[in-house]
Amino acid sequence: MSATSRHRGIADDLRKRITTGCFGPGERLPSETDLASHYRVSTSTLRNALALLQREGLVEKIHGRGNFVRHPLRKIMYVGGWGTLDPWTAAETALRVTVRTAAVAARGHLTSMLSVPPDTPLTEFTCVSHERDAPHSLARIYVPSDLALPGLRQDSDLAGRTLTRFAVLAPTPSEIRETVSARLPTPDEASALQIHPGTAVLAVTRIATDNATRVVEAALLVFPGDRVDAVFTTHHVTDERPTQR
Amino acid sequence: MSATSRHRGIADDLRKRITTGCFGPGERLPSETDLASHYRVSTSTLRNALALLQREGLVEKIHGRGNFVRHPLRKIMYVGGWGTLDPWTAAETALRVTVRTAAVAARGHLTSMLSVPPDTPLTEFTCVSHERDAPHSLARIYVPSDLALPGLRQDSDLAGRTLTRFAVLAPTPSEIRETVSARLPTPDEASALQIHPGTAVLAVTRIATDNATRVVEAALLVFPGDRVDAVFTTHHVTDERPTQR
DNA sequence: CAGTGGTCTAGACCACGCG
DNA sequence: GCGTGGTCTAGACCACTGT
Repeated sequence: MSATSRHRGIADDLRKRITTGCFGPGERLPSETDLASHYRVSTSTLRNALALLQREGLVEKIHGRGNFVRHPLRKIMYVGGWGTLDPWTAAETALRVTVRTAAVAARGHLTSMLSVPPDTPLTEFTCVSHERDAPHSLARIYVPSDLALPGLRQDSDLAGRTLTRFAVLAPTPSEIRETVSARLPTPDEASALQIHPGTAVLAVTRIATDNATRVVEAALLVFPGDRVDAVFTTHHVTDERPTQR
Repeated sequence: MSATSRHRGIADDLRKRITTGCFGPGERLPSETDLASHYRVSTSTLRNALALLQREGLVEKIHGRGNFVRHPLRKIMYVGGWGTLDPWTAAETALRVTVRTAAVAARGHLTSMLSVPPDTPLTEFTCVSHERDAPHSLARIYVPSDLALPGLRQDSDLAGRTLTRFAVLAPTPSEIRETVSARLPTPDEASALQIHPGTAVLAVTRIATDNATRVVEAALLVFPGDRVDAVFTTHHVTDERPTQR
């Protein structure tokens, strides 16, 4: 009766039971030993089945507590380019962004990203934004220190539209270049975003340059893939030709 | 001597041995039983270790043949917006894009994506692009049939810049809206892209509209996350304000 | 066919969360 | 302390790939 392997069949059954409301969102599933004996399989086989549902985002395992049906997730939008504030984001509430500021010296990747000589003084902003306890973004932003706004000082809390727009610079950039990639989180990112390794993250590297092609900001953004999409809107203005590096 | 758990320590050791060139790219690792006895662990523990390296993209398992060190991957760029042809892409060679054309009727998601009434005749383009046997994109593109170019007929092969640009329409759109998300592949996608489930994919939904806000193309693109990045370049033209839906 | 990875078992012991 | 998931073992058998 199983599809191809035992654990897949069990996963299919559990998935049906979850999606048909037999187990509601937030509810705890029976313990793995109970489920294993119910399906007449060993615990490892049952754990393989649960691993599938976990990767699908249907189930969340919490060590010492149990397996829980995940709440249906509302997707949040990261708006690319100049991030024109959309009503959706504006209406968003219950957001908290914690920012930590530090002075660092350009090293390694940072020098090439910012096109600055090594040891150039930079200001680093480390941001984690939460929405109701669940983190939904992790950002490290680097700005040449002479361009950093003095407004944002030490650790502080922000709210509102800053969640997806982290432009913290004085001169408006003329070009924004965003590189988006999908990958699995590093252990650090997984714990910071409170996601399990094995769930994909959306990584955005944003580099903003001013009119004189000076890099005024480099941002490394990481979002949990199951909660955040990135949106880019491009208009065809007459025959404007964006230059490629 | 292990970091936190046995299999992590083994993964660390193998990772070091791979990155230091002890095992070269494309080379086969010792069999799992051999490695298990070498590290004095059970096979399942060793398989857990290999699973870590697999998720990192360092190792590829092939059933019946062995575990192989993956070749370092050159990243390919998906260029957002109007995809200004960059020298990098132009110089790219050895590409093959297979296209399959079909006539379908708008249903479900398609009707809302294309903003057309149900059962509107659509032309579906299914594209798989390869680079030296390795697929690197999977695309399903939907165009209202009255807009589809008659140039592309039945199954055909293309090459060149079509790889990341699938614009197959007559009227030039005035707005392109691209939604990017990171997730794990569906079983279908995993087999089509020849990637293992558990490796992230970059999914791009691209909707192009003409001046009259008519949707002229909806594209569902899927890329293996370890091979493809998406790039979006935005310019600040005076005070152009892209509208958000 | 021999050798490989894939699945599964029936346990054992450890680490975590909570009362 | 108790129940939970996390890790691990020492096997067995199945499925795939090559010769």
